[in-house]
Amino acid sequence: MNDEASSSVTLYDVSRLCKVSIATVSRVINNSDKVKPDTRDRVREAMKQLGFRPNSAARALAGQQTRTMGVILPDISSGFYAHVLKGIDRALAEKGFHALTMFSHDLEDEKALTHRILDERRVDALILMNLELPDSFIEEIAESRTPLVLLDRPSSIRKISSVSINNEQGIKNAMAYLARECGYRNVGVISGPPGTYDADQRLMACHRFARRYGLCIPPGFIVNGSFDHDAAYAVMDSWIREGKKLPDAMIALNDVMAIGCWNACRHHNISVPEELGIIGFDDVEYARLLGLTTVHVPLVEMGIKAAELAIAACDQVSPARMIMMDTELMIRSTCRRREDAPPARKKKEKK
Amino acid sequence: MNDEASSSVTLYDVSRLCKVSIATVSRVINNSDKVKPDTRDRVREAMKQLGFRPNSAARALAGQQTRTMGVILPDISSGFYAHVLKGIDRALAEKGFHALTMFSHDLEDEKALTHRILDERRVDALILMNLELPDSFIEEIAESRTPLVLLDRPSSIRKISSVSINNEQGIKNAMAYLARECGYRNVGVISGPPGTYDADQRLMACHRFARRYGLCIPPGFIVNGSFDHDAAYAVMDSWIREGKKLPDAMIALNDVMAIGCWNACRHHNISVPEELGIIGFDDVEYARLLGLTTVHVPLVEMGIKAAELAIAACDQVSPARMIMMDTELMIRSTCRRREDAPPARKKKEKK
DNA sequence: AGTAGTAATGTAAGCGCTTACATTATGTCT
DNA sequence: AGACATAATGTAAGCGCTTACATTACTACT
Repeated sequence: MNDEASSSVTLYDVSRLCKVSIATVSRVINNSDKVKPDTRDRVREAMKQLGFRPNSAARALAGQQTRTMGVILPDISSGFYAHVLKGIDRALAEKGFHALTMFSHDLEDEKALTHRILDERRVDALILMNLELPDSFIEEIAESRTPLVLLDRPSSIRKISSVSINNEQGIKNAMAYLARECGYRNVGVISGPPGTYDADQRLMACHRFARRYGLCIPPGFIVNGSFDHDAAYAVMDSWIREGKKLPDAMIALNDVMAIGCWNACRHHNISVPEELGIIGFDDVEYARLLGLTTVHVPLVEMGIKAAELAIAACDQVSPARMIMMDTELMIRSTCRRREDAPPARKKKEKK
Repeated sequence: MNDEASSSVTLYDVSRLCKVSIATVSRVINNSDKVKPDTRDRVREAMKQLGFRPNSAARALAGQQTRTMGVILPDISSGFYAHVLKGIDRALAEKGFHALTMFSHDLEDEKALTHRILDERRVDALILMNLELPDSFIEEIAESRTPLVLLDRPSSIRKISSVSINNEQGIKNAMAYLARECGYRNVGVISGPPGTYDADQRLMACHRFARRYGLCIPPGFIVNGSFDHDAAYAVMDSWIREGKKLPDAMIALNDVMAIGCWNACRHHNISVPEELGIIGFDDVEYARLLGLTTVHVPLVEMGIKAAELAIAACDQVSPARMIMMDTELMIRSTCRRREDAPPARKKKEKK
């Protein structure tokens, strides 16, 4: 295998070795068209012998496709995106595609990046994951010939596919669990920054399903965090200091804030889940380690779906699709049935 | 700006618009050579007007460089790699490069990926981060014309640059802290899988500096974890169950295992740091949230360095370099000065 | 055997750039 | 003003592929 060191072996070399035209070799590379099985094998053999690999730039130039997908993520270097990226990469690799990964610092940066990538024809499709991208921008680049897939941000634009989290379903399950299985009567909510897609959706769902399941959200116990640990800690801490009567449980709209709550409780010797139940959202890596009850978001699977949509979109023919991923409630140790609770309805206690 | 929608504007279009040859336009793109400032500006203007962006495939084909770096990471989709990747991307973006990111499932997969990327001439250089890559393989691909940068795995091969963690220094500081500031007398060690570069290095350093600082590692209290939470938990759990007399502190050779230890303690109501000190290594995202005392590894900076080395390596002339990154001790709340300890030497207690 | 019809292969024209080399414009010196 | 060096620009040959179209090799008929 691989006689020639690693200098460029070209189509032409292969064609000479087995005395066919470069067109034929090209055909067997793209294992398309009809090449006589006999010649095909001969060519394959020669390619192997010479260690031939098609030059990707030449293919891109001549064939108008790069077999590369652009992936633009916001600059939050967390495990969250790593998981999505892993899913994307896995699905791409399976189809012989690659991921050109970029992290954006801010919105302007992201826009510039996007335009550049698009104009330079570096990619066959683009996967964008940024909740804050304004519609106007999305519409603008939707004009481009390059197909787009939006992650965690459904779009109303027809041409654009998207993969997002079924926040409603996630909150619904969480609320149902808190009410029915744990017998909680009232829950506090720590939300994310208003205006963020996920935060707004989850918060709305909280209201809706709290009502549906007969949970009360006491006024004053619904606050906006900023999706980060310290803000949530501060809120919880101040409530405790002020001696407010806490609700039965807190639902934090992401795990980091849930842990912020929890840490504040720990600091004040409020025991979880005995005195206060805590439930998060996302199921980040360490949620399992800590035993945080939370709503699992299938990040890897979202990545896979996004990549599949992106690949499909390259055909131009397949219509855009909007996919919504269901979440899964991860019952761990930060919520527990209250002794004074009325008997659970329907489902039995799990685990 | 940007008259033509987004269909391909080529060099030729620009050249026609301002009545120069394509060579001249090419020259201003590469802002090299001497172009009369006057024409340069005219061409720039025309490019802007037409919304011209050079086609990356064509440039790669004609110019033999892709301005893309390959980045291959093992499949551990953790925040760890996300941070490194962020650093890489940041440094690349600054120089107008891109990252082609790939996750490998296993060793064979990684080898195949590497070869493919190299042969297809998709990248100008390759950044590899995988502790388990055998030397033979590294040597093999070192033959390739594509420069290589190894992350977290120093190489003895001359042509190859590397960026790695100064494990020695990290452990040294940790040990010094445990001995001098905390006054611990004996510490247990939970190591990683033997044979892994980082695990071996850190373990050796533990022995060396325990001795140097007069710490005792009691026999039986040095075990191999597998760098994961559950194994560390199990070890700690069994020690406690068996009623063994625990050392003053445990040093876990990464944070996940430190948390495993900690969780086992929590489960058995052993208070940290009062009854047992715990120190980790890595400073993963949640170490700060939890208050774990640990050794900070500058992941983003490692990524930046790696990217810089990779870019430098493209010049062919600049020699390979080996960089070692110093760590920083993050004193948080899982270690504390023992009451019965002898007075601290040298440094005063921090914070 | 001759001929149409199809399967297999070959020919050659790009894809949009870079760049060595050729050519022309500009300035400098006697 | 003419000769020459130098700066600025133009010309054209690729880079290694894909692919429409042309050509040739088969097969199966009458």
